[in-house]
Amino acid sequence: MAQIKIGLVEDQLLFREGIKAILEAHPDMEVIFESGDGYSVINSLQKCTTRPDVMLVDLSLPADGTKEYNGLNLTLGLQEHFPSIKVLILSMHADEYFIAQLIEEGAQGYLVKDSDPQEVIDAIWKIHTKGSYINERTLKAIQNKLGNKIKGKKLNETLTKREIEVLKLTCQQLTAEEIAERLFISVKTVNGHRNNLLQKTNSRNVTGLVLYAVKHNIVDIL
Amino acid sequence: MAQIKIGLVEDQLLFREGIKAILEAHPDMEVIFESGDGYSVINSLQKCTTRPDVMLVDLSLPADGTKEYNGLNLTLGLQEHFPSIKVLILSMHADEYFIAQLIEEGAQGYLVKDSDPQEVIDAIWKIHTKGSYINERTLKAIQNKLGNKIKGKKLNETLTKREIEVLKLTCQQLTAEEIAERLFISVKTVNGHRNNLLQKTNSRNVTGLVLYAVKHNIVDIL
DNA sequence: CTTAAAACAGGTATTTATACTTGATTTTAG
DNA sequence: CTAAAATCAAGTATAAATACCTGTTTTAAG
Repeated sequence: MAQIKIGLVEDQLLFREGIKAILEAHPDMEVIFESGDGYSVINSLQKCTTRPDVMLVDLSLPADGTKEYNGLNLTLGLQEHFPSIKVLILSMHADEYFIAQLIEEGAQGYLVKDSDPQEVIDAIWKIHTKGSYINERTLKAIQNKLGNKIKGKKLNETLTKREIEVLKLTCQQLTAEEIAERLFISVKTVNGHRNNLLQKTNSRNVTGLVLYAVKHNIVDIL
Repeated sequence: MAQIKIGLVEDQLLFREGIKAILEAHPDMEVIFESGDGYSVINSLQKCTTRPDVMLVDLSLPADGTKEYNGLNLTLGLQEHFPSIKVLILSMHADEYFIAQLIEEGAQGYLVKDSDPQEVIDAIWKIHTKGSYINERTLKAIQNKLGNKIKGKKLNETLTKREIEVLKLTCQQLTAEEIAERLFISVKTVNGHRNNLLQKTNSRNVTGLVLYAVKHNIVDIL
């Protein structure tokens, strides 16, 4: 069989180069595409003559000012423009919410960043030959989500635009009053959104909201 | 000159293996020691016959239940037990506070994880031959800290044990009252500590505290 | 096009966090 | 070993966040 052509989308250069070194040690794998951000990927790929078979995508890609562009968005975009490219998500955490959603949105696999290098090789191989790679963790996450849907528990509801706005501003240490001014709504409304956020994220107070935002890459730390 | 013997302390296996692959591509570098946590390093090294010349240490190492053991602690321990080993810190963020403190505590260099692989190679080489590696970012951090000391602005005061305890419990979404119960002190005292935390971290509210804790690896996300 | 559901906006009462002080105890430096 | 400084503890008054509820607008499905 021919070499597997691999694309890497990962902002941490050192990490990206590291994976590249690991992959290229295998004679049947070749890294033919690299990017440090998500938003330029689709465009760049359209200009390429040869396209990757498998894309390794970091879930927590940095956002540029105007557009959110994390691994989830990129997965959607790739699915739309290049449905033949398989996507393997790499993530910092085993985030059940995102795992299930990513698979739903078209990713073919999910791995945490502290996986064994051999597991990455295996995953790429299986995705390329069998079309997908699901490990126990991923399976569990999907089952959990399905389970909750059936139970109607809605453990991981999706946040609305407004809620995300409020959450982001909250993470900038603004008070409800200040957020109200910025969004031209009443303080009471802001608190309403915050209450919904608390419920949806299963948090007790702003602390939980901030941690949620950090975990889900809704805000950038630093 | 003989090969440079390198030790790696990094919890993310994939990242560790990646760096290893990059380093071992250089004929004059050899990885002779690896660890996924901080607390076992000193012990393991004492049993080794050959010890690394340079140790690459991840700043944000996971804590085991009883003891904190991040890159800072490990640097101190290495400095004490094996003063001849040079320490190069790898960190997620360019954290000015920690950069300065780490250099103070005995680290010979500091790099962010999105550095160019060549910079890591250079840094290791310079640390081994010249004894230290300071890039612009690190220098700036040190200057800032010194500058602030002179100005008396105390931008980055060190937190006390009690304050860190309160901060950690705060990050677990406990209210001041609950923290008071756990620590067997008054709610008023807890709030006192929180106020000191707000000042020392230049935060406006708990949001700032949580973000500070995340940035400084005082709490683990996930 | 209508209708149900979701999202948004706003309100009141209560709980919790923050600002600002003060005194006791423990550390640190000379 | 003492003096100064840092830390810990606690108090009052005020500002902000949270719990719970209601009506309006926007979206999506039939």
